Formats: sequence, C-alpha cells, structure tokens
Amino acid sequence: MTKIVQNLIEKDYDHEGVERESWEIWEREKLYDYQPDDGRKLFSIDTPPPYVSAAHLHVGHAMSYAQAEFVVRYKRMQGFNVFYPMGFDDNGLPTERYVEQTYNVNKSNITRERFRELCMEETAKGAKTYEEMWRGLGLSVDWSLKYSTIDPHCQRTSQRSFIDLYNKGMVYRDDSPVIWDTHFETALAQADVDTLTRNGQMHDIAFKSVDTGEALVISTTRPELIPACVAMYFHPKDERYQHLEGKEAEVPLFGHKVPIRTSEEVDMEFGTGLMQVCTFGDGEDVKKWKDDKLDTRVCINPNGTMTNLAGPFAGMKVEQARREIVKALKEQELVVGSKQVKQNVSVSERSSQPIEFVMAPQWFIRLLDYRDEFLKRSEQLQWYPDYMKVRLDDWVNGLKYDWNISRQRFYGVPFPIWYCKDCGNVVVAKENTLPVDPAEQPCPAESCGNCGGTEFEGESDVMETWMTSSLTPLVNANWAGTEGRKGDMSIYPMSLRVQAFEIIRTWLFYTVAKSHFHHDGLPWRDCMISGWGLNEQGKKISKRDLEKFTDKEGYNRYDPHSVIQKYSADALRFWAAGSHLGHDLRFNEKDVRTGRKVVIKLWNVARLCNILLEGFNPSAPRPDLAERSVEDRWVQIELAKTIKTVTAGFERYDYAYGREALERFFWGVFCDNYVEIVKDRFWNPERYSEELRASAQATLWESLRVLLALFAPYLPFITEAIFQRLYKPYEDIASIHVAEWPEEVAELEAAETPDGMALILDLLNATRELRSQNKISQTKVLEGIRIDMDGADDGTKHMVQELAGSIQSATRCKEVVYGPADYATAVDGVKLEIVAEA
RNA sequence: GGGUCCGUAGCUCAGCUGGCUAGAGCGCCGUCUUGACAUGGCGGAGGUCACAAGUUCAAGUCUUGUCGGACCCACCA
Repeated sequence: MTKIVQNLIEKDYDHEGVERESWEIWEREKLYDYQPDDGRKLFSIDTPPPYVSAAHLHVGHAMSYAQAEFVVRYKRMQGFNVFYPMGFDDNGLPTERYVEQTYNVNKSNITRERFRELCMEETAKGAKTYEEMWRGLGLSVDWSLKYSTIDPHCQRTSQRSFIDLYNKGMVYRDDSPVIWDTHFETALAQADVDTLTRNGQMHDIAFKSVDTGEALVISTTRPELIPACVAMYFHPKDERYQHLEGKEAEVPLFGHKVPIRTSEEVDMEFGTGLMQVCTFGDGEDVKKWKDDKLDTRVCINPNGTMTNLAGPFAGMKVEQARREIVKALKEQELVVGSKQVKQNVSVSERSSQPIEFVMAPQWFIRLLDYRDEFLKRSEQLQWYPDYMKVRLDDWVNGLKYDWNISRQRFYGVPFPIWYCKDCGNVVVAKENTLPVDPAEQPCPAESCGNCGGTEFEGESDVMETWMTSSLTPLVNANWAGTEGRKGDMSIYPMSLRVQAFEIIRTWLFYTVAKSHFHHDGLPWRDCMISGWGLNEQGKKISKRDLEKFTDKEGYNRYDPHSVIQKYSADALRFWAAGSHLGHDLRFNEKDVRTGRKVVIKLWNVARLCNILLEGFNPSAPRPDLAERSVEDRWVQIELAKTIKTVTAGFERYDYAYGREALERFFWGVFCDNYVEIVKDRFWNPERYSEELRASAQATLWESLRVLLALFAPYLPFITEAIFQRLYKPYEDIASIHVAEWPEEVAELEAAETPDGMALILDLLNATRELRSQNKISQTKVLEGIRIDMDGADDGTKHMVQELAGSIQSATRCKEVVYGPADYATAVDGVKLEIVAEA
C-alpha cells in the first residue's frame, strides 16, 4: 500500500461540488437500498408523509426530517439493515383545499373527475419538489419504497383495512347528526376540530308560556337556531320553574310550540336557568335529542345557509341570519338583554369555519368501546421523550365519538362497497379485486343477499385521509400484498415512528388503533416526538414569512433550498441537531452560519492532518497506545469518552446530546489543543524523535477517522468527502456511511487524564494569556518561558521537570528555564513568565 | 377548570441519577497575520440559575407553593 501524499484535500471547500459528488457515490453504490433478508438486524422507520402543498415548505420541515435521519444514519452504521421509506400524503382535505385555492374552484362548480385530475397533477408536482428537497438535505431514503396515499397500493391497503374491520364488526353505518364543515360540505371526525376563542354576543330572549303567557327568558349566543328549537329545559330542583314541567313554550318569531322538560345537566346559575335545545347547536343538543326523542327541526343546510324552516331568513348565511333574527326580535322587544362574552368556538381544523351538526349517514369505526385497550397500548409503547405519552392518554380519555371515516368529498380512497337500491343492504368488494371504485365499477354481486334485488349503487363518499395514513406501517410492510413492492410483514411492527406532537391525537392515535384492531399489537416499538422549527420570534413559520422575506434573487432564509445553497446542507442539518427531542427550535440564520463554520473547520483540520501525515503508511503497524506520548494518549482518552457520550445519546434518540459532546471534543480538545501541540513535531523535526512523530501520525490518523464517523450522521456530505480523499484507498468500504460505528473502549473511557497532561494544558493556557496580555502572536516562537516553582510541592516540581519537553513544545518556546516569575498559573504553587526577546 | 413542558449571561440554549469556583455558541470589547483555517487564533467583560418556603453536610439540579410563557385536554345554553 502507498503512503499518504500531499494535497489530497483541496484548499477551498466547495459544498455544492461535494454534495453532488457524494450523491454520485451513494447512488452508484446503492448505499441506501433496502435489501430484504440480508441476515442483519432490521431497523425500520415510519416518518410522516408530508402534504403536497410544497409551496409552504420551510426550514422547520427540514429540521424534523433531518432529526429522524440522524437516527437512521446512526443505525445504519451500527450495522442495522435499514428500512427507510418516504411517503406523500396527497389525498384528503389539505390537498383539496390547496387545489381549491390554487385554481379558485369549489365543490359546486367543478366535476368530480376534473377535480380529481387537478389534485393528481398538483400531487405530482408537490412530490417532485419534496423529493428534490429531501435529496438536497441528504436524506438517505430508499426511494424505491416511496408511497403516496392516493396510489393504488395505498388504496388497496385502505380498502383492505376497511373490509377487515367490517368483517370484524368494528365499523358500522349510522345517520346520527355528525360534526360538519360547512365550507367543505363534509362530515368530520372529532380529531379534525379545533377550538377558537373569540368575542360573541350573549342574548337574553323571551319565549312565552303557552299556559300563562308569562315571558320565559333563555340565554343564547346562537339566536339563529331559534327556528330549530325543539324543547326548553330547566333543572328539576329549580324552584322557580316547577310549575312549567310538562307545559309548552311558544317560540318567538316562529310561533311553534315546544315542550318544557327537566334535566340534571342544566346549570341553574347560568342565565335565567332556562335553556333552549335546538337541532342542532352542539353536542349537548344531540344528546338530549337522542335521549328524550325530541323533534327534528333542521334550520341550517350543509353549505351553511338557512333552510326554509327559517322563513324570511331562509337562504341567508348563518352569521347574517344571526344578525337579522336579533334585529327582528329587538323590534318586537323580545331581546331582554345582551352582553359581550368570550366564547370558545369549535371550528374545522382545515377551513377554520365553525362546525355545525348535520344529519347524513356515515361510516364509523368503533373507538369508545376500546378506550382501556388503547391506554394499555400507550403504556406499552416506548415514548421519547416519555412525557409525550400523556397527550395520547388525554385524548383517549376525552373521546366523545366513534371515528367517522366518511367524507362527502371527491379526492380520497373510495369505500369498497355497494348498496342494494331496494333494501340498502351492503355488498363488500372481494379482496383480490382491490382497489375498486364503486362509483365507476359494477357491484360484484348478482343479486342482493337480503332482498334479492338486482340494482346496486356504489358508495360515493370517500374515506378521510387519516384512514389511509393510519396504515403507513402496513403500507410499508405491504400488508395488501401488492406485487413488485419491496418490504413484507417481516418488518412489522416497525422499529420507530417519528412525528411532531400536534398529530399525536390523529396520526399516532389512529395508527395505534388500526394496529390494535388488525394485528392485536403495536405498530412500532418506539416513537420519537419532535418539536417544531419556529421563526426568530418563536412563532410558526408561515406562508407569509416565506413570501415576505424573499429577495429579488429568490433568497429566503426560511426556504430550505435557499439555505442549503448559501450555507450547505450539512450546515442546515447541524442547526437541526441543536434542538432537544420534543422541544421547539427557533430558527436563526446565524446558527446555520455556525454550522457552516464547523463544516469548514472540519475540512481545514483534515487538510492539516493530510499535511502532517505525509509519508505515513496506514497499512503499516502502529505503536501501541501505551508507547505513545502523553498528548497522544490524552486525545485518545478524550475521544473514547466522546464516543461513549454520543452513542449513549443516540441510543435514546438524543442526537442533540451527542452533537454537543462531539462539538466540544472536536473544537476544544482536538483542534484548539491537541493539533496545536503536535504540529510542532513536524514543523521543527530536529527537536523531536522519529518515535514522537510516528506516535502523532498514528494518533492523528486514527482520531480523525473516528471523528468522521461520529460526525457522519449529522454532516453526511463533508464527512464523505474527507473519507473519500483520505481513507477510502485503505478501507474496504464504499463510503463512511456504511462504516462501522466507532467502538467503545472501556479502558479508555474510564481512564483519567494522563498524569501531567492537565499540567501541560494549564501552563499552555497561562502562556496564551501572557501572550495575549503582551500582544504577542500565538504562533510566534518565544525565546523561552520561566517557571517559578517556589511554592510547589515536590511531586509537581518533579513532574514539571520531567515534562519540560512537552511544555516547551506546547508553549512554543525555545527553552524552559527556572527562576522567579509573577503570573500565577492554575497549577498550585507554580508561576510563569514568558521571555519574548533574547 | 385539569394537565404537560419551559423560565440559567444581551440573544439561542446545555447543565443527564444533587457535589459548580454555573458552561457553550452567537453578539460585544481587546488583541494576534511566515508554512490548515481571518470562513481563523488567543484573551476578556457579562449570571443573586423567575420568586418564596422546605428536604439535605451540600440545591440550577429534589419537594411544595406563587408569578410569567408555550402547548394539550375539557367547557363552550
């Protein structure tokens, strides 16, 4: 084997060139391709399939995906067979909204077919942008494992899931009132609802007792629901109203009569203690309507306008009707009082419109019956960080409804079912025909098994998007048995789910529920919950930030592509590694610049190592550690401690912990002290023995190599570039990213700082400070240093004399002399003075 | 109303099972250019660890309470 020669590493670091070059190697070597059954332990990871609206892509996204990827690269180097797919979530309301806004269309003015086309087009565009972005960031995804939630494979998986649940009796159809989005004109699930606090008007409105004609005053923030009023309630113990029980009240303006009933749930302190129930204002109304079998009077259409029941107010939007009805009531002096109140309004997460309750038949998955089992699953799952568990538990404990999976929309996975036109009996598709679209394909049954009817109608609703994304582990494991896909049920359950906290109640919960139903187990062993990348003010990075801060050249500090171009992908990743698990991280361009500094420092120190290693033969035997100099032993001990720390961090997915330790070693120990000290052995060879140079070369060669490996998960490009230039010819691996993770060395980890090294560093620091005080360059060779050991004990005196060579070398002076000095060093009883001129 | 996380230098944050004379990066001030790096080196200033009480030989670290911030859940006639 050849010896190391000069100039293996170019003077200037060109990150774009290195990024290109690295990808060429990675693709040529198929480094990230998953090879099934290769005998190694498996590590599989389930990361979020992002929505297609790629225009909103910002550094926060880059942050969370990079964080998951640090772990992936670590596991790969640990020798795991890595299964790392990437998905795109391109069905469902987010995509539909994006298309509605981009093309200015809505459900009423476009055909289902055309709308689906537009969605597919946008989906493809978005996926492309994302893929470029992820590659730019260096994500080591196996792209042949790509899925998109609207592709046939995912549709097959979702439909199979539905059929399995149908056969197990875990789905049912019901036409109770459901949470409704009047903008998208579709039903929603409980998890799709957000709460908004806003100012509202609370009105006291006079109804009339049919019996006595007395005024019965109720308080409401929603007077527009008066036409839908079906009952009046008071608390059974409320003395004021005992005489009303069983009587009727007349509804103002609309004149219909409603029964007066009692309920324990009425709060006597609220308003007058009288309460109206309408079909339907909120969940309470629905409950009373069900329990007490009240009338049904619907005054709001699915599109948020008033029905004919509202008489003169029919056709108005809800807000307008509210104003007009109050006006009309005021004219008749039926509004007894009004006050402003802070109210919490339930709104659709996707449209931000207040939700209504609408009656439309829907498919539900049973959740309420399984709460305890979900809580047990939550217990079994390994949470990182562990406190995130309570978020799932809270959600499970607060469940009020079963999971409504029907959406009255266009763009989603169809339900694999048909209904008999005569009796409504359900016919389910055969599993080997999936995916099916019942809106277009004929029913597989000849006649109805129930009534013998021969006419069928396919279900036109589609499944909500979480119905598919809750299956990502099973999509990856090819549960549906799609031909030609890599990955099978042997990867299931997966090793790790990575996601942010805000979708614990949706993505995480639904995935756990599905896995519980389908396979009676967890979908993954561990879950790692990340925070958000926020802007400098600690707020979510918005679309507006992306528009507002883009300059004429198209540079935007929140745009990952811009940032990568300017600072390098490694620099952006370095920033991303700075947030501790579960914690948000404020973005700051300066921190990315710091990342770039680290990258360049690594490049330059590798160049220096290259120079110092000239003539070194990596294949030849190297001196034992015990025979090396104190400085060399010291750096190896510090490195071993760093390996231990970084490894321990990664084992609990704490990449930030590792990054910190690594940076501390790299900068503080390796660059600023170790290399600074040993380079003199090469600049002034006449003062040192061959053995000392050999010792330094061996140590430099080994420790830089370990550093590259430790940095590799964080900085995949620069580490690859240095590895290829310096180490590749001597190693039988294609890339640093398939190198073995540095081994922990127990003896070194536990070792104390070698005798004397602390002394050398203390004297070096003292010299540095004296140089600084006297305005002498740190690199200038001093005539000498004078050490005053009058106050020191014999052990120290002895050690100083023994280490005089190292001290002289570290402090970069021509000679060490002993005599009176003034500057007190950190070493007990030792003072020091520098001699600059002869 | 219940819960979780957080409150440490001007800023962003470390500080894991209590031992700290409290750290890093950025920023600031000073200073240093003949063989890796000025995209740099070295030095310096800057903190009663939100507040109060308690446990302990010892508390930034544990307990309780108060205040402030972020978020989750609930309520939402």
